[in-house]
Amino acid sequence: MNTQTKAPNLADTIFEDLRKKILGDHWKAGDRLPPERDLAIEYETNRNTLREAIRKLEQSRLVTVRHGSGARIEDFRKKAHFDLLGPFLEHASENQERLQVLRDLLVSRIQVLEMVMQMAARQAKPEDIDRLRELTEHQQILFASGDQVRVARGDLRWHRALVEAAHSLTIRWMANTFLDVYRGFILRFPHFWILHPEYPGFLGDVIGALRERDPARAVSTTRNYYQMIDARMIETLEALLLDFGRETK
Amino acid sequence: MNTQTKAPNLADTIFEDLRKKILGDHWKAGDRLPPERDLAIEYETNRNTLREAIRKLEQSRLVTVRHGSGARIEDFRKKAHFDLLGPFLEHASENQERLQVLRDLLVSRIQVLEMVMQMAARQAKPEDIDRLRELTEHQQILFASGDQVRVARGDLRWHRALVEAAHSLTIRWMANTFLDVYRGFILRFPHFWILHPEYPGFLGDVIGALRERDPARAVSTTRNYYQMIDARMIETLEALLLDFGRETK
DNA sequence: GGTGTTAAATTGGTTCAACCAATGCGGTTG
DNA sequence: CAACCGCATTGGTTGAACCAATTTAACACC
Repeated sequence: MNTQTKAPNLADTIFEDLRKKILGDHWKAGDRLPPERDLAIEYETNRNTLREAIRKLEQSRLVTVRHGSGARIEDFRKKAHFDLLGPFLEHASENQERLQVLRDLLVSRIQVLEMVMQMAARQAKPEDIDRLRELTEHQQILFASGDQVRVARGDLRWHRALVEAAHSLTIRWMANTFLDVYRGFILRFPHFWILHPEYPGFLGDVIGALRERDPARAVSTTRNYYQMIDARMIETLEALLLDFGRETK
Repeated sequence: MNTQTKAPNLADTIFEDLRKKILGDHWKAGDRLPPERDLAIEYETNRNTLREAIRKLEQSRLVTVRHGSGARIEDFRKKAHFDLLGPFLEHASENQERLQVLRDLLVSRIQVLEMVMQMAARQAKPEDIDRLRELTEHQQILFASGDQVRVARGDLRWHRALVEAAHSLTIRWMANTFLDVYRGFILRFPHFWILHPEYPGFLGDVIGALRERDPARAVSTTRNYYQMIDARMIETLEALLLDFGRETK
């Protein structure tokens, strides 16, 4: 297994640090970023390297650069795109807001999952079903062993396979954003993943619905299961985040 | 009206040109991008400026850069995120694929719209409703005048207001991607916008459902209207794109 | 002939220094 | 007070040099 984690270069490091500051409300929307020359000194580098970082910020719609005037912080709460979700959840300064975003995210996740399920039920080829069944059996065995971390990682693979089965570029691109957030979450907090007793049965039901090309059943099964999971997830997160907030204040 | 279209700099221009080539399958996934030094010569500029463009490509997940080895084209059909939708629709080399993506996109649009509607019905404040009613009246008047272009632009504003009314950061970020594509489309082909006789009535019904905080009705009204619109849209696009494809081959 | 080693070439990463060009500020002038 | 002008600030572009990771090719060895 070759997990090639690319060594980050200076520009990337600076980009991530600036992004962290912006998402953490270190600056207000409309504030000016310090001049390139000053930032270069602050990060102990040169203007060219620093500018590469700024270009990335610009591409993420976190700043708007104007010749002669400078770079201004954008109101990412209004202007940003979905890709910022992961970084925002990581760097948000207020747990209250983080929790609200997580609530919304879980609702959206169900919607997107339903979309994927529906498409997969219509488009999946036999080999997609086989692949999913193989992963499902693997998950069921892992589940029985109780190894939460490995089940969580397997669940990620299962979802990737499901997205593939939908055979839709649009859906894959939409799902990629979710899967990235999901992946970051699982790699960071694998023990958060909820080992619900109905998980193995749920996977089996879904596979059944997909094999019979029954979109309605695939969708309703998914909705029911995830509404249950999400309720519990929110409960856990609420306790954790609000406690954490209280401690640090 | 201050529409400040920022003068694009060299790095942006190069970025867009390279992105166009990648999305247009000028290179295959896995191919190597020419070396920075060569590209700099090709674009008649220097390495530093060119590297800014490459950073943006990297941020869009279109290439992966490795020290000593070079930049490789990623398989954007698998790896990209939703934001690439607009650029891809613009630069895709195959109309068949473009049409398929548009079909999927319209399905997704309905799903996301339903999500927004549901949230707006639950979260909208009186001033949001007022704003929407004001825009609705404006649209109904414009519609009566038959000015397709202005109705299309107004529809964009209406949707923005709707997204605001949902008061959800997650939803806004998700919608922003769609609105960007929608905006690009409307600004480019305003005459494509479908002046359906039921449009004014639809807007009125939605406002009614929102005022009564009736998510179910808001959602079903939306679904019905857009399924109708989308069917016609696909019909038009099919004729246009396939004809166009035939002509150019 | 195949194989492991090593040196050279290739290619991205970083730095420096200078100058161009748009913007903004403040003072001057009418 | 308003319009104008010039200077200071700030991003945009350029060219050259050197560092560092990777790849390639040559070579020695078995």
